[in-house]
Amino acid sequence: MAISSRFSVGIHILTLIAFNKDGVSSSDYLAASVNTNPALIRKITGMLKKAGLVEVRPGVAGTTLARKLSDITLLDVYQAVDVVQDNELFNVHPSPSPKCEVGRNIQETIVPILSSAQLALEKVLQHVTIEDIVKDIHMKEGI
Amino acid sequence: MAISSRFSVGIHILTLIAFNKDGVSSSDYLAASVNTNPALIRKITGMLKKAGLVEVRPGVAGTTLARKLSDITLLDVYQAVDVVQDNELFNVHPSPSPKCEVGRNIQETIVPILSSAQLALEKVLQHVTIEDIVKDIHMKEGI
DNA sequence: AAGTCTTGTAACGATAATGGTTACAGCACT
DNA sequence: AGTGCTGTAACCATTATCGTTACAAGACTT
Repeated sequence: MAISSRFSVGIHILTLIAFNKDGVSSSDYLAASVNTNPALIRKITGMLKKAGLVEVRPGVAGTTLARKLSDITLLDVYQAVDVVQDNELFNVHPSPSPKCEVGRNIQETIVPILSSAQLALEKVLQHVTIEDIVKDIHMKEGI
Repeated sequence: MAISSRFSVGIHILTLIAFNKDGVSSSDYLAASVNTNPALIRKITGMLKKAGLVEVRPGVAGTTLARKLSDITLLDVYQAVDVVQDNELFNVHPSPSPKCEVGRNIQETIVPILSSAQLALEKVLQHVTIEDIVKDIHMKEGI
């Protein structure tokens, strides 16, 4: 199955907060741009907060960035929104037969390969920051 | 969510067929090593067949490899078992607001980044063949 | 030709995650 | 006190997975 859109929503939220740095980024405001429900936005900002990417406080309107734009990578967001639990992107079929040469070795053999594939993906995400996203949109808008 | 275990089962099946090249790899036989149901194995061998990786025929016991071990990459298996539909690993939140600078550009901005991350993952899978898996298990078994 | 074994598939259920929604408690500010 | 916001719990519809049963259809043996 595909990786949850929470990830893309998280990126959207952070980018929008950066654009709206002179305004108040309430969950209503963010939800309007993402085109979803404010409660869903609050769930995700809650995750971003737990990961130390943003600051939000109960009762106080608006979410703000907790770090510089250039210090938030897409990998940070990816991990913050729990898009892959236990950090295991690949689901390996459990308990193969120990009586079989292949069965008793297959997991140990493929897990490192799958991990390195996952790592390759994460490395790409690690090298893109929210600042890059913001700059790209600036360019597209001709700002 | 995690990537379906169909992928790891597919690898297991192909590896086991290679090991069992003097025997008959029926769905019962394969299911015993994978530790699952024969019907599930037949579903997956059906997918592998459609992708041209194996040969199976109704009524005839056993699945055989359609290519050399060194000509089957993990990417072939990954794509064969439809683990990611539409080839879109990342699910991007649909229909952001076109009224917002961020909303109307975010998709166009992040989709290429997510694609390149996906591509990095696939590249790793492309460089490992079933032959590599077989050799590794031979080594582990001291053969 | 009958019988047996196998594959191919349809159908169903249990489980889990997602995305959306409602509702409301609790906090902060006016 | 009143208003507005966040944090969260609860619930639902939808979807995919994995497992399982059941059976039709093909292939081979005797």
